[in-house]
Order: sequence, then structure tokens, then C-alpha cells
Amino acid sequence: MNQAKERTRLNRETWLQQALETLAEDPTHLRIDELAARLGVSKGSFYWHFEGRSDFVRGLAEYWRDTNTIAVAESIAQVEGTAEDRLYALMRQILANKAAKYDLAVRAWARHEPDILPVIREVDDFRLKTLRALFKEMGFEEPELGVRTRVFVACHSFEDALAIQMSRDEVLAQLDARHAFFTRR
Amino acid sequence: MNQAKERTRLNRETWLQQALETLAEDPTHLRIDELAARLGVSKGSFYWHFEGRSDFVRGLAEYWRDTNTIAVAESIAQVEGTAEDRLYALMRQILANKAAKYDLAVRAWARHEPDILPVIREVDDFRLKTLRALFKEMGFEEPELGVRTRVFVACHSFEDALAIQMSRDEVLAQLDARHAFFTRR
DNA sequence: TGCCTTCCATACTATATAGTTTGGAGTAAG
DNA sequence: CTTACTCCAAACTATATAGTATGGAAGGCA
Repeated sequence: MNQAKERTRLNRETWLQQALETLAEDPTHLRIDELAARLGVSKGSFYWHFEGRSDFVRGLAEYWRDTNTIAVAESIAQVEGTAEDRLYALMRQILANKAAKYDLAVRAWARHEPDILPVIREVDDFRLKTLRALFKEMGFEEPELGVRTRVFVACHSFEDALAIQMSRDEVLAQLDARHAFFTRR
Repeated sequence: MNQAKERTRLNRETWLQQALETLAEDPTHLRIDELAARLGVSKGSFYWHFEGRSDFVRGLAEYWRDTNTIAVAESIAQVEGTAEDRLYALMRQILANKAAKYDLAVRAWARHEPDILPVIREVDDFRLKTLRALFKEMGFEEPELGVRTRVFVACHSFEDALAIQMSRDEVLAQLDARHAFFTRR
């Protein structure tokens, strides 16, 4: 609500970026006119950059996938150290990126937009595979391996949906204990 | 879609029951006309039993709270045995009631209907308190007590949001291992 | 029998939002 | 300068859904 003076012409990604933020903050405002207003343009711009709403919806889901999941995973793969260290790095990344916030928003949104389910499936499949490999590297075996993987992925994806939320400080304070909980044999 | 011949007059609860099922199955069909059609009546009935949409929305949230959370908790409180036994009974109850399905539906819905957040907060607060007491009874202390509680509540409330879902049989097969994971010292 | 209450049907209005159309301002290349 | 292309404004249409107004069917009760 401040760049109305910039008059820079937009591109597809600027739309998606604003849309993802809106989706996370308040999805009731995820409407073409409102997004246009926030970007300081009109709907004409929208229908220039997107074929229509469906195109936009799918584009937004893929934007979320690319900016969050893939980016996080790649950064983790480069961390040196034990599997436990890499898990710790991942947990810190999730926190730093506010990944849970976007996760929750996208998943809730999917209930009204089933078209994006394939993208979410892609993400979940990737995460489960990655975490399973990580826990396996720590020495866990089935059936506990499956339990640990699924519990970790589930609760780190949706914890923000709990209406009783912890403050950022509380989360940080619990980080080590949580890491210990998930890595203990 | 078969009781169109019954001609029995409806009450408020019949509406809410159908609505909750619709919300869980496909929320895009949670519209006044569609619900009326499924119940074999018209919108006139809706506006007889509810003051308007807001009244309906809040009523539905409270119906979910009462039929799911409270009922489950009460049934658990009556189970004999150790805290571990009661946790096991709770996990089986969650499974039997398909509680996760309704949980996911309601929480996703809340993003478009912020008015129901107080009800969800009520539920979460109750669950967190109950589970914390249960884990404490098992002998866990802070900070692990908080971690264990929150991880358990979070992942059992939202696990259905993972697009990669386990079959009911797989879930059952994992039940014991999961119980062990959450109760191990 | 006739009235009154409960519950619903029918037909309407109002509004919000997706999508369309057309034209035009700005800009880069010839 | 002129042409062509990119990006957007403005004003429109179409549709879906919430809400309203009114009347009427069915049964209990005087």
C-alpha cells in the first residue's frame, strides 16, 4: 500500500508474491480486484499476466512449491555434519522462513481449490522421502522410522493451525528440546 | 440424497449434521441452496432454523466442538488403567471417529470464517491441557513435556492434511509403534 | 369446525466477484 | 517520426450466492 507511486510495470512473479503473502495473512482478500488494488493496478494487468483464475491458482501453488520447499531442501543438502546436524539446520530453516505459515495457508486453500492438490502431493512426497532418508541415516528402522518421519513432517507443516500459538521466543526456546525428542533413540 | 420422500420436518441439528459432513467431504458445496437440496427442502427451511449465515456458521462450529472433542474426552476420562492406557484409548477413539478429518475441515474453514476461531481456541486449549496432564502423569517434565504435548496434539489434529495419506490399514498397523514413540521415556 | 402455530415453497432482490472488451499510454526499434 | 509491442485503465457483462417477502400446507387444540 505504498508502492502505488512507483509505476513500475509488473510481471507475473510480482503478482504471485503479493498473492502468496495475502493468502497467508488473510485469504478472504485473495481476490483479483483486491490484489490489483494492493499492487496499484487494475484487473487489466491480471488478465494480461494470467490467462484466467485457474492459471493464476496453479501458478501460485507452484510458486509456493519453488520458493519454499525446494529452496529449503537444497540449502539443507549442503550442510556439513551428521544427520542430526542436518535435521537441526532444517528445523532452523523452517523457523526462519516461516514455512509453517505458508504451508498452513496453502493446504487450507487447497480445500477450495482441488486443482492444486497435485502440487501439494509433490511437496509432501518429497518431504517424506527426504526426512525418511535422514532418520534412516540416524539408524532408525521400521516401523519406528515411518512413525517418526510422518509425525515430524505432519506437525512441522501444520502446527500453526493450532489456535493456541506459541510466541516466536517460546518456539526458539523449545527448539533444542524438540530436536532432542525427534533424534533420541 | 434419498430421504427426499420422507417429508419429515427438519430441526436445527439435522441441518448442522449435514453441513458438517459436507464441510468435511467437499467444502465447495457448503452453500445454503445446496444443503437445502441435499436435505430435500428449500432455503425457506434454512432461514427458519437459522437467523442467517453467521448464526449458522457459529452453530456449526459449536456442533463440531460438542460432537467431537467433548465427547471423545469424556469417553477417555472413564477408561481404567495407567496414563499410557488412556492415551492408547484416545488414539483409538480419534481413529474410530475420523476426528482428524473433521478437524482438518474445520480448521481450514476457519481461514475464511474467522468468527469460529474462539471455538477452535476453546478446543485446542482443552486438548493441550488434557494431554499435558496425561504426559505429566507418565512422568515427563519440562521442557520435554511441552514438546511432547504439542507435537502430539498438532500431528493428530492435522495429519489428514498431508496429501500423501496412509490407508486405514496402514494407520492401524502403525498405531502401536506410534503409541510407543509417544510414551517412551 | 375453525384458528393458530410450525415449518417450508416460491419468487423475488441485492451484492460480490470472475471475466470481457476496447482503447490508450509508454517505450523500443526501424 | 512512425510503427509495433507491452502493459494496463475503465467500463462493461454474467453468474453465483446471501438474504427477503409472502403465502400456504399440515397438524394440534379450542
